[in-house]
Amino acid sequence: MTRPTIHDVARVAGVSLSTVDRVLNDREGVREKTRSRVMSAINSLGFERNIAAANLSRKRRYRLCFILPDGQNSFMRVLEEDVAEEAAAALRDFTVIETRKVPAFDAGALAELLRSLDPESVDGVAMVATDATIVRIAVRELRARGVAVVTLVSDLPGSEKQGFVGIDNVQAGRTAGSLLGRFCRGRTGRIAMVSGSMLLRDHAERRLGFEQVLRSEFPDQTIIAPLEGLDDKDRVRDQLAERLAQDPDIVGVYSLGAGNRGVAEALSGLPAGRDVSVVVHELTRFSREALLDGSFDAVLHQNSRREVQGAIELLRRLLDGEPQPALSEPIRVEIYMRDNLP
Amino acid sequence: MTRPTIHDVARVAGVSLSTVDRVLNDREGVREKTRSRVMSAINSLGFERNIAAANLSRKRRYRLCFILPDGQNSFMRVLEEDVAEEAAAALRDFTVIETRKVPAFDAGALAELLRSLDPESVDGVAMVATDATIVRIAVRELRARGVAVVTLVSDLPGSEKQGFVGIDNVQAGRTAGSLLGRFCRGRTGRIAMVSGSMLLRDHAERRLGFEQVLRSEFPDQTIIAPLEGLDDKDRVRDQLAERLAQDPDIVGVYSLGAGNRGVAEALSGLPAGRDVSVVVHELTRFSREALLDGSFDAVLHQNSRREVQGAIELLRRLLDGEPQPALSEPIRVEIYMRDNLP
DNA sequence: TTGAAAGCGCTAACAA
DNA sequence: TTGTTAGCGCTTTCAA
Repeated sequence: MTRPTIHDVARVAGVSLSTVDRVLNDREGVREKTRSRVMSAINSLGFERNIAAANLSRKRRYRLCFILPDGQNSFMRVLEEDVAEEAAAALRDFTVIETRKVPAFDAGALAELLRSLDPESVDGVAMVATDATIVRIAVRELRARGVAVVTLVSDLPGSEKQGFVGIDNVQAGRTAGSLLGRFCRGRTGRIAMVSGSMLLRDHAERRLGFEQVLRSEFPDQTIIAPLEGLDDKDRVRDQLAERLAQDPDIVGVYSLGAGNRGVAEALSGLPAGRDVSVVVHELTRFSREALLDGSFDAVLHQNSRREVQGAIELLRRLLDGEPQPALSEPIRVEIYMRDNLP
Repeated sequence: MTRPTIHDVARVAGVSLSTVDRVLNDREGVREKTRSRVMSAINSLGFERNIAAANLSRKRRYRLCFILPDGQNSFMRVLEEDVAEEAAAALRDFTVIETRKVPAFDAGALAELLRSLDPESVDGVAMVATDATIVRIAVRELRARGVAVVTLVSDLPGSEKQGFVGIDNVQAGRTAGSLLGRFCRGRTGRIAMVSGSMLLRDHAERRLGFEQVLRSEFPDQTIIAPLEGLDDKDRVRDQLAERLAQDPDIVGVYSLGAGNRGVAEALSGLPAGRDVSVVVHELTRFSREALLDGSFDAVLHQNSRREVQGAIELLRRLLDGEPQPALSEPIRVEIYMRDNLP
């Protein structure tokens, strides 16, 4: 009933504790014969090392740096809070987390920050990436200096990052299409899309998925060219309100970036009889209220808390030397409606 | 940068390690004056005890027992697998998990099993409850013997269980109503409900939530009296097929229990032009396929793996002496459609 | 009412 | 190439 320890392994193999330790940690200087003796002792006893004891002994500390975009985007501010809370919790696991902010969508600033990172004080980095070559280069240099790097929420394909923690945005767009298509069934007309900017990778991917599904599954609906609201509430409101007024056949709206307030305001100006189904992204205080009062029909969400936890987990496992760590469970595209709000 | 330890606390308070330990663990035999001296040292240093080290030292072991219903219900069989897998993982945290099965819906058998549990060999119990007074009494007795008890998936309100890990089934029903109502908009008609048995608490709650939403938000739709398929595929198929044939106005089906195969088979017999929207419960290999091929429109799901993890976490915290531990995150009613399948 | 010392399972010098 | 020994932060005898 009591688990075997390295003492047991050492006894059975007829060697000392240090030799067992060497074998366990793949250290140099063990004869092949000895190693196999130890290995068979391990197997026959079913030994599994006690990680807590190992960490206690080794006084391992993980120093992580989270890099987030600055600015008003409320999803990012929630993410920042999540990082702060998880940082407090992570302290108990000997993990120290520092948060740095860079101007949003400023690849130069991000690259510069990455370049300034000192491996003497940082073991691993989790970053919300801005998609640019200069950032890829900075990532490569950082890796060369021995720092682990993963991307968070927004990926950097083609870089030397060792992992990505976030949702599949094409899938998110497809899900939005699937929902909105069904919601608008029986009311053939036009569907409006509101994006931040098609220059953003995430937004482009969501649009792609959305159009795929709508075209193939709900061909009766017409998609109109996306409005680019630059994630700015007022711009989104003005553009969408104008479009809704011009085009009485719009029966559905998919907002795939920030600017939910603008969407809600534009809709609130509609005449009483007009019925428009709405799907947006990110569950916040605001979108939650909008679900409850019926302004929005569904909200697609990514669990930013779990994303932060995932990034921490991934970095720790990279630093522990695991070659290709993967998240135990992927981050999912969650669907919220008024009635399954958490 | 390095965390304070009990050594630091002892030094600052001018006492020995054992005294600090006594204060930390609320043990007898410390003068009030000494205790307060230690407390202020703890506070001024911001000391937080290293739980891993404490557990290592005390060689704590948690012996848990999971009680699940026996039988063919595929959700329960998945749950059983999850328990087995988490049990293997929990071993590393000094947690030994034993699984016991009792005949489904047999309150007497469950109560008897609870009564047979020996506090000498079990510290905590997680059970899928059957709702009956005899079970409540057995729970009280078990608690009196010093065993921690939580309910899993199916709750036992009014008992002395110390927690519940599962979804809110009224909320699940409401969510189904909200989805199906929207899916069927523009096709006013009748909505059929398929349940296992209205004697089951979970099913009754789901029905309640479903009807609430449909009546208040989609009053044009008529709900027909629920079919009781007893979670049996063939029964479900026959009953539903007959109903669909009789009533060409049925535009939506909500299946709130097991028997998804029966639902799919009944639907597959429908003439080509007929369009029925379908919402069911529990994501399995089968319901997944049905989403992909379009037979089902949405599947409501509870993450049984996380439920098991939650129950383990809750029990451990109860055994650690936390008075009212709560799950860090509630178990959610998840919505899956073809495009956000994990 | 307090303290000293041994030890939990593992790692990391240092010696041999 | 292998072994000895002193901790990591905390708990737990046993003595004082």
